[in-house]
Amino acid sequence: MTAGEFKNWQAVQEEVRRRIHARIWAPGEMIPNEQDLAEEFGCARATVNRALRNLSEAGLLERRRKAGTRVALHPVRKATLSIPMIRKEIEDRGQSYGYERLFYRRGTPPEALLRQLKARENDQFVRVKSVQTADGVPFVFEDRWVNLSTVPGAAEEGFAETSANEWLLTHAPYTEGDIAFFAENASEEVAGTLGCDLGAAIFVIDRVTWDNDRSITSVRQFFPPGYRMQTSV
Amino acid sequence: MTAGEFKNWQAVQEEVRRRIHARIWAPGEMIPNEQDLAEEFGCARATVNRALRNLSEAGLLERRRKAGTRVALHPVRKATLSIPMIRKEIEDRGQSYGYERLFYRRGTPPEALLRQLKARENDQFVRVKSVQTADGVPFVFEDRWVNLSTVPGAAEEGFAETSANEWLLTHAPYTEGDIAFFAENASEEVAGTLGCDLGAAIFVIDRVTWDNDRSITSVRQFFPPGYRMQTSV
DNA sequence: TCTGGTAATATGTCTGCACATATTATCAGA
DNA sequence: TCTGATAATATGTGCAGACATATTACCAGA
Repeated sequence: MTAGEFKNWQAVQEEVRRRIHARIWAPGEMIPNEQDLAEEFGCARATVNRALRNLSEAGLLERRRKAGTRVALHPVRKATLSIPMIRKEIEDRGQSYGYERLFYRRGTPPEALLRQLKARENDQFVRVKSVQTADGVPFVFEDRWVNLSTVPGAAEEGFAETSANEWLLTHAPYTEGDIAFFAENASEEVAGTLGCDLGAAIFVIDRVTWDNDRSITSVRQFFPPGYRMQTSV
Repeated sequence: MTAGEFKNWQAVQEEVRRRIHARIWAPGEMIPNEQDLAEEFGCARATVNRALRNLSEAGLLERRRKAGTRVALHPVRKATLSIPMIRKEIEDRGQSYGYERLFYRRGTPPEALLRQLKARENDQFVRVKSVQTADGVPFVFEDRWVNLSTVPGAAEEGFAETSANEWLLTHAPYTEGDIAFFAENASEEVAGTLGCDLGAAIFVIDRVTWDNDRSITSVRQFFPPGYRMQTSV
């Protein structure tokens, strides 16, 4: 079982994974160094490095220079969830997509939001509320503030026909973003727009994006009862 | 601006990122091949490869053999959210951690869950309900099924003193997992355990893990109103 | 015009080597 | 015994070259 030849990094990775899983290398334990592993596997050290680096990124190993590589004690599994473009998500399901702008007005966000956005003195904002539908059924209601000072083109766009998310994605690339998920009882506005009962449990996503230190947009999205956000690790 | 020397892959990555951001390479557009970029940047092709591969993993680029590399049209940003060990999360905040087992009994999960778990004929299960607290305040209520056939040690463990999540993490490594987030109105049991109003919007996480094709556990975690799960991209 | 084989090409990855860098262990000197 | 300089060491990364592999473009033959 030691004689096996592991010529590519995927094979090495699988073998290491197998050993961790089979408790040959237990959690918290050091594993041999790259040089030794390379010799055992009959490949170059760079190949072992590639495999171990990948496993380290996946959270299965912990590596430190000089200290060596050890099996993660608490494998912090990272679930990657993609923030989809709603239209694409709906159309991929073979449903018809609809968009309606419900509200559009310039104004100033509340104090707390301004602070969260790290907004500047003369930043101009516009508030857009909209609903996107799948086969005519409300899929998401969103309440958004767009920073016109960062994205001047947004003023002419108006988001009457196209969702702000879609327009911004291709016109205002962001460098950083914060996301939060939580649950909230449906307000009258939310219940009315989504067509659900007042007080129903609503899945909410808050998202703020920046272009370096300039805020682009802040959006709160409300999903109808029953909506599940899924992913796998 | 072309003369700059980019000697390491991070520098190359930043430069590519800058060009994408500055629309020098627009979304959907092809970028030069690795060889040309290597020459322009004055480094080896492997270095450019490392940078582009990383950006591709981050979702900013799309690469295909022979076809080349293009700027992603819909940058599917991937937020990585770590599934924390509750105790660690609470203790990191400097709060005192508490655990209480509320229910423990062998039994058979409902039909739907059995199917989701891909359970086998003679699989034995135990159901564990528990609450974990921070400074005495309920932090999460969980309702869990553990497959004793996959994790025999769980029968002796009993989870009377230690949370199942913590014990399983170090005793039953999993290879795959499904996760779902959603909102639900608090049932009587949930409201009673978490000390919130009946019908309050509760943030819920469903998680199922497998060791290859053998299911390990299925858990539903209920968080008190106001709980926010945060991440950034 | 259609079809299948072939050449061209860009990315994917391995090798062997070298040096960089972070971190630990060690040891001399106060 | 404590402290700071130094050596040792494991990972991090760069380079040049080579071959592998997927995919596209192209062209000959039916």
